Amino acid sequence: MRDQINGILKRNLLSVTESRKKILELFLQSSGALAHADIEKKTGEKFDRVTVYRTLHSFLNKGIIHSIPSADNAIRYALCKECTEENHQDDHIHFQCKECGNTTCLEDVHVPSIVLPKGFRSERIEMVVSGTCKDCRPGNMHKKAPM
Amino acid sequence: MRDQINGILKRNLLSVTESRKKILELFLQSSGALAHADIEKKTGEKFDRVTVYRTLHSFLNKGIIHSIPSADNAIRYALCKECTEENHQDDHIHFQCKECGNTTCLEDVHVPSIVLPKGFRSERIEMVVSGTCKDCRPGNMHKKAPM
DNA sequence: GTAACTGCAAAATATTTGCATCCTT
DNA sequence: AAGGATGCAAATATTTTGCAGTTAC
Repeated sequence: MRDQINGILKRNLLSVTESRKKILELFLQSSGALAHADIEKKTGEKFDRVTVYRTLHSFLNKGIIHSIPSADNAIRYALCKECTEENHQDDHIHFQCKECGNTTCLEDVHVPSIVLPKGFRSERIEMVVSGTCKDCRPGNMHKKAPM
Repeated sequence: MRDQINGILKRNLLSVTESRKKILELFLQSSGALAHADIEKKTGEKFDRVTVYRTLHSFLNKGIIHSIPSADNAIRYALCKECTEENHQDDHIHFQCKECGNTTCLEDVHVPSIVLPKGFRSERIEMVVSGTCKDCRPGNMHKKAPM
């Protein structure tokens, strides 16, 4: 894990600092996407709020994480598996559970191709499905709190 | 138009006030979705900022408009064609143009059905495509500014 | 007339910027 | 040593809340 974190940072020409290591670790450990507020909580407010903003921005610029749009004014971020600075390849679906609040990347479900009206050119597609996730399905005994 | 606006408000048990009429008129005239800031600009700041927030909230509650998620922290709203208070039927794709900034509902392009992993139950799907719209396509001479 | 809506003030929250200091390389 | 990153203070922006006055019905 330590090596993986250092690797990601160095590969992206970011200096290896406490806040970056810790926040990147959070993303690696987390099963789902994280909003700014989540990160503040999970670091125990160890870092200045501004540092968290700046860290997220630089991760976003480098393509280490991607943002997941939402209609609730709480943008969430998740690790990019195959993104680079030039090319965001987030061709997967995001799932937002209304029960536990978790947002996860469904890496295996690919965004279907669609036919746009004449004249439109598509560059990027975001698909966010909301509903109930497998851990919150009624009758599921493995229910667990959001991480 | 006047009749249509009154009709929508009365049907939804909202009293017919200046701000509601004006903001609803904006949506009816607008080719695309509107963010809070757009509405303030287009009304010439005629109404208090708080009134705009409250008007948007009540329209949203009544199902008169729906929100369009985005990754840029600027939630946009668009008229619902077939939504009711209980059932938001926004089964269409939203298109966000990177050139003119307009966000439009592609009413004719329906969200394709997808197969989720076992255990997931889908309630609502949001699909936002970004790229270049037909009016901003290179070589298109009918280019026009965002409304 | 009454309930609902608006505008103003202010609080609460979220985000950005400048700068001096500290840390990584 | 030099450049970049951090923390603090403060500016700016966004959203919510309370309340008194106004408007719709």
